[in-house]
Amino acid sequence: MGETVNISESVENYLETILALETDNKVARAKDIAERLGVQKGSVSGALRILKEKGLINYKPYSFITLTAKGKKIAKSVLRRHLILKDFLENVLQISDQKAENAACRMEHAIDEETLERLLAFIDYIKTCPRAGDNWLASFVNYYKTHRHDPEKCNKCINELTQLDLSS
Amino acid sequence: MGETVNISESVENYLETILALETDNKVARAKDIAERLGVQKGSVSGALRILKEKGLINYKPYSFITLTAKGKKIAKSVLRRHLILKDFLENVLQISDQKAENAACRMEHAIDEETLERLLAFIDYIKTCPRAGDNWLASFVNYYKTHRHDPEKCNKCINELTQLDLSS
DNA sequence: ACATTTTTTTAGGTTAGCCTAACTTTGTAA
DNA sequence: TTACAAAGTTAGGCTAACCTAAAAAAATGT
Repeated sequence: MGETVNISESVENYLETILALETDNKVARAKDIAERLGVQKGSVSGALRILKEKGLINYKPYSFITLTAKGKKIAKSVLRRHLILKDFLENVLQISDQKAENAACRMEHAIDEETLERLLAFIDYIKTCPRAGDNWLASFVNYYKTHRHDPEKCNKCINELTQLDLSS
Repeated sequence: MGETVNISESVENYLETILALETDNKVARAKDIAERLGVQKGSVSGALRILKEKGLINYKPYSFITLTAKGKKIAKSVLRRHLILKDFLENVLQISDQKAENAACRMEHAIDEETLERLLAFIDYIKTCPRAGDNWLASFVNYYKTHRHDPEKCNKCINELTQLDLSS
């Protein structure tokens, strides 16, 4: 079995940040990592030593930083969790962009694989099923904004629906 | 402003556990806390001292433990987050009981107030709107199990729906 | 080429949260 | 009541993650 590396939240954040910097700036520098993570540069040096020990980054002191294959795999997994969560928060729960971003940052470390995949399926389902799409979401938005709901209207609707074969 | 106490994940877990023990056993004992949290009893002693310093529990060495009003308020908030998340995982995403329980344990520390309330509204909406209820969920279950979906059927359905006033 | 600025590292310190092992207190049963 | 078991505390240690300040290396402008 591929030796698991014991990834802390902190390590996940470093890897995610390095991946983002590689993408944005071609190369990751300690200073930029410190800036994005909101930690001191001294802390970054320590963290880089550990990431290197864990085989997650290529790194020699005073040189630039790149992810190893192993590191990139983890970084991408974290990023994927982030993006899926953000998608759900923004496009299903209708949380604002910035708040969804922040919430995704916190939750990405706590969500497990199975939940994530199920969430992804859920989002896809809503997006590809017209019945659960725009119209349906607009109705949800009205619901949480007004805290009111008229089941009568739903019933009128559902009665029509039961005439059809809805198992899709 | 009511002085905020800086609540770590660990502290949240202690409070949540103490509340559960109060509920289950009338009273919380250090041994049971250790057992439920999977830590050593020595660790519990240290944690209890800190919880007391923070004004979250009533506690004298060698005596039983109760939550203060402040502690109970936080414990209940954590429990509420747990229950709402579990409800969503189990009844919307259809994750199994045990896995939903574990996932909720991890995520309850990461979710923010706004997201939680929105999630609650979402669950309520699904539960109280027949159109988004059982039938709809069954269709989602089929979707994630088969990874297939027939938008044609949806379209047939949505065409009927647009004849009605669906804003509910 | 050299001085200055920027970046990075090093060294030493703090805190939270856990551990173990040894000791103390409490409760119970003979 | 005394002696033992169970529960709780204390003391000392460890690690992860952060901090600051100062030293070292690299990059830059003239």
